[in-house]
Formats: sequence, C-alpha cells, structure tokens
Amino acid sequence: MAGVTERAGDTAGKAATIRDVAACAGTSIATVSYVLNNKSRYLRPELRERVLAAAQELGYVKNAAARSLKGLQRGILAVLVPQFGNNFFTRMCVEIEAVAQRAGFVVTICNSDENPVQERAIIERLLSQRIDGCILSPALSRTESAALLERARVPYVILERTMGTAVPDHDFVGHDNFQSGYIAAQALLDAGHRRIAFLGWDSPIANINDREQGYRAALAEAGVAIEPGWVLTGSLSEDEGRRLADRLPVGQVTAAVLATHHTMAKGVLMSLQDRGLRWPQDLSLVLIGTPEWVDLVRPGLACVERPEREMGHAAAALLLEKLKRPDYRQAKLVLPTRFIPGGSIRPIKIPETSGANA
Amino acid sequence: MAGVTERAGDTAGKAATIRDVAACAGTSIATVSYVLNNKSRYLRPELRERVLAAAQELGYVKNAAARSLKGLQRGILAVLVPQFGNNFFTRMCVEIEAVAQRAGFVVTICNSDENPVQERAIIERLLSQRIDGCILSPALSRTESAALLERARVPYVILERTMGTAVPDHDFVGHDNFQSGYIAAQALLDAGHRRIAFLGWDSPIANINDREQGYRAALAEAGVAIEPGWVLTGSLSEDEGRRLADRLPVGQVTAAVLATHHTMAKGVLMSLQDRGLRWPQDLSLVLIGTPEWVDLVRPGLACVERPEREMGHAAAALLLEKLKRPDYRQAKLVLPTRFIPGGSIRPIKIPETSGANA
DNA sequence: CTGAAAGCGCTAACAG
DNA sequence: CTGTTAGCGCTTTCAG
Repeated sequence: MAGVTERAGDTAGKAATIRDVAACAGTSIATVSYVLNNKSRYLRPELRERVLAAAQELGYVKNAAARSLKGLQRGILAVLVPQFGNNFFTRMCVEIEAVAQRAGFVVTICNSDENPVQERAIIERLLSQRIDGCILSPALSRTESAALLERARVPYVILERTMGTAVPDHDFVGHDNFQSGYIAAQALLDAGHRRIAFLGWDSPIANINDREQGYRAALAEAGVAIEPGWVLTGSLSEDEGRRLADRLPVGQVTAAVLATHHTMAKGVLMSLQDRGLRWPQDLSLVLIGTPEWVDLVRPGLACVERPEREMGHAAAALLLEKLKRPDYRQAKLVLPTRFIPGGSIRPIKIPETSGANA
Repeated sequence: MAGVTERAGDTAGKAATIRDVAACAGTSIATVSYVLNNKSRYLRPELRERVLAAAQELGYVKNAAARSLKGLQRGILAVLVPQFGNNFFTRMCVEIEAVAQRAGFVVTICNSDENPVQERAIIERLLSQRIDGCILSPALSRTESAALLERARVPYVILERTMGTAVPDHDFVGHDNFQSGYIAAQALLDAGHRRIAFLGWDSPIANINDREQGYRAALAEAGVAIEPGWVLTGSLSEDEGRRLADRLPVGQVTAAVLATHHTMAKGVLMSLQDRGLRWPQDLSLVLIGTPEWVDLVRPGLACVERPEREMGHAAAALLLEKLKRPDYRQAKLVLPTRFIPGGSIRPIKIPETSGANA
C-alpha cells in the first residue's frame, strides 16, 4: 500500500503561484484570484490585462489541490471497473471520459481486477485524493466499497452491477440482464431450437444469474424443459470455454448454446474450428455481448447488444447532476438490450409442436 | 473548459480532519500526524493506540491534496493516450495501472482522441491537479504537450510515439516500427510473394512512416521494385479499409498486403468475405498488431506482435524511477517486435529468382 | 474599485 | 516524549 515516496522531486513545486503573479503584475493576490476566476467584481480593465499578461508570462496554472482545501470542487471524477481489459467496460469508460471532459473534469480510471481487496485499497486511495464523485462497478458485486463512499459522503453511481437491496436507495445505471438472457434464448427458440445450453461463468454477480433466469423463463414459456447438463459454468477464460465446448450437444439437430461472455464464446468457436465442426450446421450460437469480431467471423454471429455508450453517458450525466444537486436521486436506470441477428443461428423446420401448450 | 461548478456539494467536505482525530484522542494534531505517518518519533505506545483507534472510529482518511500543499507527492500519475478505444493502448494502460497501483499511486487516464486541441486542454487540467508524473503518447506526435510538461517540471515519459529530435533528450519507451514493417514484408517475401501492397493510414506520426521504410527496405533487399499504387493510405476506419481493399491486387499470384492497423485490416477482410474472395488463396495478408480476433479468423492471420505489456511496464517503471531520482535519464527504450506465423500467408513455389541479386 | 488577512488540512521545525 | 506554531496556495470576507 505504501510506496509513494515522501519528498516530491526537486523538480516539482517550483510552479508559479498566485503570489508570483501578483508580484509580477504589481497588485495583490486577491485581485489576481478575482481576475483568474472571472468573479463578478469590477476591476480596472487595465489591471485585469496586466494580471492576465503576468499569468501568461509565468506560465501560471492554478493549483486545484489548494483550491479544494477551501471546500471547492477538485475537478476529479473516478471510475472503478472490475475488468479494464474488457471492451465492454472500455467502451463505457470512453464515453464517461468524454462527458466528464466536457464538464471540465479529469477522470481517474482504476481497475480492481475482480479483486475486492484491491478494490478496497483503491477506494481508500481515491478517498484520500478527495475525488468529487465516483462511478463504481463493484468487483464481485460486493457492497463494502459503496459503504465506504457513502460514509465519506462522496456522490457515486453504481454501474452495471447492482447491489440489490443490500445498499438501499443507491443510484444505479445498468442494462436488463434478464431481458438479454430472455431474448437470446427466444431467438434460438424461434428458429426452432430445443436443446439449448446456457454457458455462464463462475461469479457471484447477479448479472449472470439474471441472464440465466431470462433463459429459463424463455424456455419455460416455450414449454421446453431444461435438462441436466444444459447449464454450464466455469472460470472466465478462453481455455475454459474450449473445455466446456466438449460438453455441448454438438451435432444434434436443434442443438444450440447461449454464451454469456465473449471470452467463453471465443473458446467455444475455436474449439469447434479445431474439431472441424461448423456453425450453425453443427451448433447454433448466440452471444450476449458485442466484441470487435462479431461481424468478422463467418457466417456471422447472432448476439445481444448492450447499450454501452448510453450506459456510460447516463452514468456520467447522472453523477454530474448529483454533484450539482446533492439531494438528487433518480430511479434506477435499466436500459434495454437489443438482439442482433446473425448467421450463427440455424433455422429449423419447426416440428409441429409450434404454438403448442394451448 | 469551464463547467466545474464552484461549490462542492454540501455532502462533501465533512470528512474528519486530523484535528478531529486529535480531539477525539485527546492529544495534539502533531502527534496524530506523526502516528499516521509512522514517522520516527518515539511516542508512548498507549498514545499511539489511542490515536489509531480514534482515526479508525472517525473513519479518518488523510487528505492528499492538503499534503501536496507542503510540497509532498500527491500520489497521482497521469496517462494520456490518443486512442483509448484501441486495445493496443488499453493493454498498455492495464499494465501501467498495475505497476502504479503497486507503488501506491492512482492513475488518471485521459483520451486525446488524436485531437491536439483536446490534448492541450487535458494537459492543462492535469497540471492544475499537480500530478506527480505523466506518461504521454502524443496525438499526431505533436510536441507542445511535452513542452508544457517540461515547463511545469513534471516528470514524464513519452510512450510509443517518438518526438524525434524536436524535444531533445526526452525519455522514451516504444517499439521498433521499422522492424515491424521489415519483418512483416520479409515474411511475405520469404513465402515467395512479390506484389506486396502496403496499407497505411493518414497520419503525421512517424510510426507509420517507419513501418513503410521497413517495408521498403525489405523489398529493396529482395530486389523487388515497388510499383505505383502499392502504397495505399486513407483515413483510419473500417469503411476506408473496405474501400481500399478494392485497389489491392487480389487474385494475382504473389499478391499480398501488409496492413498497419487492425481497423484497416478488418475492413479488408470483410471486403474479401463480402466479395466471396478467400485468403490466402486470393490474397495473402500480414497485420502489424494483435487484435483479439487474430486467432479466431480462419485460416488464421499472420501478424507482428508488439510488446504492449512490456512497454506499459517499462514506461511506468521508468516514470517511478524518475520520481525517485529527478535527474535520472535513460537511453530511449525501443523494444523489439515478434512475427507470429499464420494461415493468411500463402506459400508460393519460388520462381527461381530466389537468392538472387548476387 | 482594491488590498489585507483569516483560514482550509496538513507537515515539520521548534520549544517545552 | 509531546504540544505549539508557521506556513503550503488559494478563496473570500472585511476594511479601506
């Protein structure tokens, strides 16, 4: 945890201060402060000019840290995600950064790597930096970090991973995981598939479970009973995806799989290729997520798109709103997902059981 | 640039201060400071305990901003990249973050989006935050930002995009672009290809030019004259890659292309697929870069791997070193790249011109 | 219209 | 061994 050396390098700390500017412009620091902050106070234009010139000449940059001591905003927002290398999160970060940038904030992005211990250390460090606000996507959906922020009274919004009722009344932006599981399964059912496996990953986060519930609901509605061995999980890795691919009902008509993470899906696809199997002939497939390669693999990949951009935008906008109005609360924002058709679903002649259970 | 509202929300600013802790522990603020910083000063263990307990109870977190006023480090490092959405940069960021984290720093990641104006605004904001150091990958290889950092005496290291001699004597970590162009072309030449196009992108950065020089050198050595129309460039986008694909010498024996950015390569591959063309039968291909999908497209993709992890690690380590020893300088670090074979290069019977030009 | 001065939270002499 | 105190750079009353 330690490591930050005590002394700043000799190089730092020589930045021009407001006092230098005042001296250089032959006025007082108060005046400089007023000029530099465009405060409503009438000053001789000539003086104003002189101050500006002096600041320019000295390369003066105001010290946000000092400013914050007086209880003003620091201009730093933090984003803490559990999988920084995952495009899904990256896309949200890009959007958050853009919004924050426009509002004059700088964004500190941290990666907990799904590790609650690391997450805690990071939160503590952020708190010590007196960040103005935080967007948090908790590792493993733990609630401790939120509690820490709550206690420090730092405005925050939870992104993507709900904490349910464990932390009452928190602001949340996410997408509809139940729906994504549901429409993915639905797409396979509509095409006539009946043996549909669900490929999850070992994680205590509710999202995966919600997707599974959506999947279960869709199958139940279609009158399809889920058989043992259809719901598969494993650690989150390409290799695990490859291994689990062996357990899929490959080659059987109406066989399909619903993958819930692109890393797992990639493993499955590579396994199929290695074994000389083809999709959708030997196995139909739908993925929840839109990695860069969805439109590159042939014959295409049906998938469920989550509104990453919108989520990032909404989370950032919400946080900014909360900074303006500390008492602002908004109902949880759960954005819809969208099914994108693709060649990985094999249309099957429906065996006369369609429109059944009536 | 403005936008940061003046007043911090009422919610903030109520954090416990060192004074609160002192009061609660029934001692002086000096003692608290010493205890909390593990300074070498002998204190009655009992007192020490009381202070720690009080801090714990009040949820005290020390204010890094206030600390920095005294000329100490703030604990913030900044990373400024030009393409935050690009995996190449993301991978480096992940590594930088990990290294910084271990050293007790928090990392602010910013995205200039290849826009020098935005970059300047960001640098100014970072300066005003009094960051302890910065890793910079300049948009379009401009040098202004480095000059700004230089002037503010903020230790920095330039990553990936060299500024050449424009800024003398700066610390740099990058990879060998000439080499990557060279070995990519070499791989195609070795396989017997002779009509080798170079697909770049419009950018003033030296990297692309260096890759082109490597390509040119390899062809020259092999006695292959570059014909007009072989060197193609365009804006950096998938669509542009698609468009330029039409100009490639598809279908001719010994036809190949060297792509310098995965986005362009993706466009090319998609164009081939749309037109019912296949690789490497109709066109051989090598890519500089390793997007997630290199091992997913079939029959594989030959590519040049850049040492992203090592670069990130080296840059972060170097910056930390510079923070410790302000006068520390290291020779520019240019890491080697590595060719990774793949099914996208069609081996051709070499037409007896091999080992020529002797 | 402008300047002096009181702190914001913290560190580090300097006195006890 | 421990407490008092002078600032770090800045904002903002309050007096000129």
